[in-house]
Amino acid sequence: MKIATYNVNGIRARLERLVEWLNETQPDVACLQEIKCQDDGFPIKDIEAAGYSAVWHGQKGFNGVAILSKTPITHIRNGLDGEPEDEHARYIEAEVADAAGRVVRIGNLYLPNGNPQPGPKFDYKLRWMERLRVHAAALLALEIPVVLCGDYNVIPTDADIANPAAMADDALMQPESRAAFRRLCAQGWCDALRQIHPTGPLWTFWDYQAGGWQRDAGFRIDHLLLSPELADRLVDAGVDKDHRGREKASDHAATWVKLTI
DNA sequence: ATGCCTAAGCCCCTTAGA
Repeated sequence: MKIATYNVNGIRARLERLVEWLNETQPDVACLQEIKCQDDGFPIKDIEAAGYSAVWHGQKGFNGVAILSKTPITHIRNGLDGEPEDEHARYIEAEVADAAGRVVRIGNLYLPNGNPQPGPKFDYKLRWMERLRVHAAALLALEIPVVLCGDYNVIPTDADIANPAAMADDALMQPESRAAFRRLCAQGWCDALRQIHPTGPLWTFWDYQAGGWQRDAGFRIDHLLLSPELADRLVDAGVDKDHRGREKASDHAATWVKLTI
């Protein structure tokens, strides 16, 4: 079973590339972030034509998340608890079944960027991470197979960025952001990409600006965390880097895991 | 110290991204 996470940076602007990626890489489940469309603007017809069912949680102009699945999908929830006035569409959760009929819970998140820091946007990021920590603990307590994946907007260590000095003041690699991510992982989640590729460059994002892609000056912010019930089923993980170099590509690359049935 | 690009809405400039 292959599960992928992909910040598409605008699903309407990216539709042709997205369908092409689905056809070429055939994920069983695809978690999308930054769909940047309202619920009634989600291109469900094109997604279904590509062979997927979907649940989505959108908003006008920015943010927005969706989960695509080759098999029927059950919507569980939108959003995280703890801040009712927060209207950002950044979290969606669903259940799918693997080929053996076993249920897998999928949590798909688009964590706030947090720039500039310090400031209210960074405060919001840290509050959101705390809300995520609380929900993630509840998911672990279920003792079921869970993938908690998405655009975390956290560069976990200096090994996860080509040029740490250039981003030293960025919200993505502040000590508070990293500590919150470590605290989450320490609950018992497995960082699947680093489990399979413990060392070396492993980028999932290359900035459009300053020739980031051409210089391979990227970083790793898209993560797939596995609950213990899934961690021992992890057989492979990777990044679909090739698609990042194509015309009209997102600034992120899709990141995926393969799990045994 | 700043802009570098890109997408989308408020649509030819601004906001947001990372």
